[in-house]
Amino acid sequence: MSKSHLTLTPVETVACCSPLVAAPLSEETAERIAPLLKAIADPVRLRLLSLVAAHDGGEACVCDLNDAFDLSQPTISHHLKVLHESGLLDRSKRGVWVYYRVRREALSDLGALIGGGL
Amino acid sequence: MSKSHLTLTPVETVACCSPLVAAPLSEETAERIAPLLKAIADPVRLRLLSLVAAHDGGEACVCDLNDAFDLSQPTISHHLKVLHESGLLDRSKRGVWVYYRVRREALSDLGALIGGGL
DNA sequence: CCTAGATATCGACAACCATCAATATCTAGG
DNA sequence: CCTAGATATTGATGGTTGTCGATATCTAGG
Repeated sequence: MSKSHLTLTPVETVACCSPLVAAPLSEETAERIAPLLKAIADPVRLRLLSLVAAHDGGEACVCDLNDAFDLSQPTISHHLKVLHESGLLDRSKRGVWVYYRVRREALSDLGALIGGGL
Repeated sequence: MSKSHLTLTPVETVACCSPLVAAPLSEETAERIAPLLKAIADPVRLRLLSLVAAHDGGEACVCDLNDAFDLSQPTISHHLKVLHESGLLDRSKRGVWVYYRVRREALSDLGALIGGGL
């Protein structure tokens, strides 16, 4: 399933973990989860995530997203790249336009890891 | 209840928000939530949180926590301060020792914000 | 009081990061 | 092909952050 059998991606790690408060996290696990949290620990990327998720059909074109911010196009492109490479956004190109879509399972797994076992 | 009636702390913001994917986040809301996520977006702080939560009685002494890491005492103290000031850890001093306790409600609200509305 | 031990603060430094302007790379239409 | 528009990449810059050593502050016991 996964590319490697020896190392888990951040998203894979999150999917298989018990909640943060249930048992002490190993150093390796913590180091694999942190990048995922870093990815969403930015106001612009938070808004990008919620904009994409709330958009019609669950996906949004970069051109729409650019207009929603008072930031340069390269900056938005950079943030989208971070979210995509962390596994939180899927990317699909159609013609000249690029559409992003939230990987809801990854997000909900991450939420469960943080808030689970309340 | 809260110190100010005009501004919400990050923790208060999280407690009253609909999930990330449900509706577009306002700029102000995003900027209040991001610091909370930054606070947990670090491997050491993630392990601190889970160590404290999993400890007997739900609280842990700094002296125990120091021993769990290969880091200097000031560094651990710094991370604990970040977690405490962000509202994720409660702090209580008893004699010479300082005990930290996870604010579970804050954590579960944060988890719901991220993963809610799956 | 004085000392020893626990925790916090300070100052410095290197690594990282958000942002921009400039530029490159695509793709569809003409 | 050539052009126009959409998105990505690059390089530079200022600001933030994780870490440490040194030091300060507290507190209990002697």
